[in-house]
Amino acid sequence: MSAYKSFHYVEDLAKYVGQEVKLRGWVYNIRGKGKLQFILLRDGTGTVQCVVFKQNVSEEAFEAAKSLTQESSLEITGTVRAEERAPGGYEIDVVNVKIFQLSTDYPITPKDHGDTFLIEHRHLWLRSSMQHAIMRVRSAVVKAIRDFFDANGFKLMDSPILTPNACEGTSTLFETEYFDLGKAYLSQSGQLYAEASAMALGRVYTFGPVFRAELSKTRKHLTEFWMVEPEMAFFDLNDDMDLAEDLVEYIVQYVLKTCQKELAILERDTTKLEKIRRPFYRMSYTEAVDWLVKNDIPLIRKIDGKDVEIRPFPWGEDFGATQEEALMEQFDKPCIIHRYPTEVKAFYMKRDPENEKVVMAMDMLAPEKAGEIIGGSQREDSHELLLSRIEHENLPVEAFQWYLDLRKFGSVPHSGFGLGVERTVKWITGAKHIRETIPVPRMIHRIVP
RNA sequence: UCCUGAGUAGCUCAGCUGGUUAGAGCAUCUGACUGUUAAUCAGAGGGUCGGGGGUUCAAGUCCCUCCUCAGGAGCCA
Repeated sequence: MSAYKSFHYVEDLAKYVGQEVKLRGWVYNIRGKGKLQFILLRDGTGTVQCVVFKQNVSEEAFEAAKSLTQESSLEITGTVRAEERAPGGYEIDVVNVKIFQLSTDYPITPKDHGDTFLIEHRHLWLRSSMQHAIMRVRSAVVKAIRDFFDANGFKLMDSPILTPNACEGTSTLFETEYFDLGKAYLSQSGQLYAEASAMALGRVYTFGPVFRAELSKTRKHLTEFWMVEPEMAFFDLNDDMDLAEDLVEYIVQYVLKTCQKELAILERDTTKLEKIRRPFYRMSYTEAVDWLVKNDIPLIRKIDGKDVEIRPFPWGEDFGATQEEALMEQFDKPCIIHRYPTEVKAFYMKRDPENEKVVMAMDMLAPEKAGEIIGGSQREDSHELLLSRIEHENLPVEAFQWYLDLRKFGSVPHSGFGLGVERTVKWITGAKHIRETIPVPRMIHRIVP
């Protein structure tokens, strides 16, 4: 038998009641009681309390158990017993303890720690039960995304991470030298390449890390985050919004189905997640502005470092956190806002044929103050209009030549969107900060660990 | 980048209008305990009060400056 099949995992203990198992893991906590030692062992799949009675083990094994410290690595052999007093329902009656390594002065103790201390020890913080639970939900979210697209006729077509130009001229890019070809940039979106892929395979999605050198310092921003971006030939904006709703509903319901234990550890109110069923809410940007005006929500603008409130909210301004939160307070499900003013949106978005002032864009806002999780649009398919938008934004036309080609050789209506994985995980888990939703976060002012 | 706030033991913090030798809980170490759930009890060790400068008889405390960190804004997923 393979060596890795010769030991057992905590998540499988129910199958071994009354039998002897061998567990390998780390000490999550230890409590000594004279001739009795309680070892809380975690192995990545769960935690279980192991009871060491002095009379049941060798002198050597008991001394080993007494010497254990937090996060020491060990192998425990013992019998599985159903035990009401134990958290998790099972307990191990230990017959032997073998130490891999004794840990000394593990910095993250079972008591309170501050944010800065924990993020500095992110490589160890991942072992804590809440972080462990969030990471398992993240894994489930990613699986749900891939299952959804794979089951619905989509092909994975990953986009390059090193790119020669900005996808949207507005955001700031990380820059690097690219041999003797000048500057290259870390991609802030795979979308433009996904459009090329969609013209080849019909329905595609790209899934990977993207990079934004924005100077954003909030609990919703990372400089490196994961985005899934479906792109579909022959989909209009309505198809795009329908697909976005299907995807989000599927992700949330999948997590509810597979992560009950994790959501319980995170003390997440799952009744709120159970409500996430289609149809979601939708309103146009113009309807949203009407609502803001009716409810006296102003535009807040910084003038000379001071916040100035402008009312009524003027049509044409983009929404900020204040407006989005006010709008979302009335909803217990996500809401899609569509048809934004042309001026505030990216050059590649298609103009609404019925109203030149707006583009066929859509953002999905999640409830419970989670904010924007999806941004998407129907893409401009006219070569002429796209070229004029590129020129209007003062973007280098030659860099977009290949992109313009897509509108020369069989241009079709097409749409897509991007879903931020970490924002989605933050919403579903109720994590306080987005840095807790990715194993090792990259943020402005922090590159370590 | 801008605004606001915070740096005191390994960690979380208290320290009043400046005044003896800077405190507590947890963690660590030593000892006791056969049912602990962030165990308890007894004892011990542990400090450049973020750095530099200044005011004062006297500075953790007041002033200046620099550094670091956090929260928020704009922008975005």
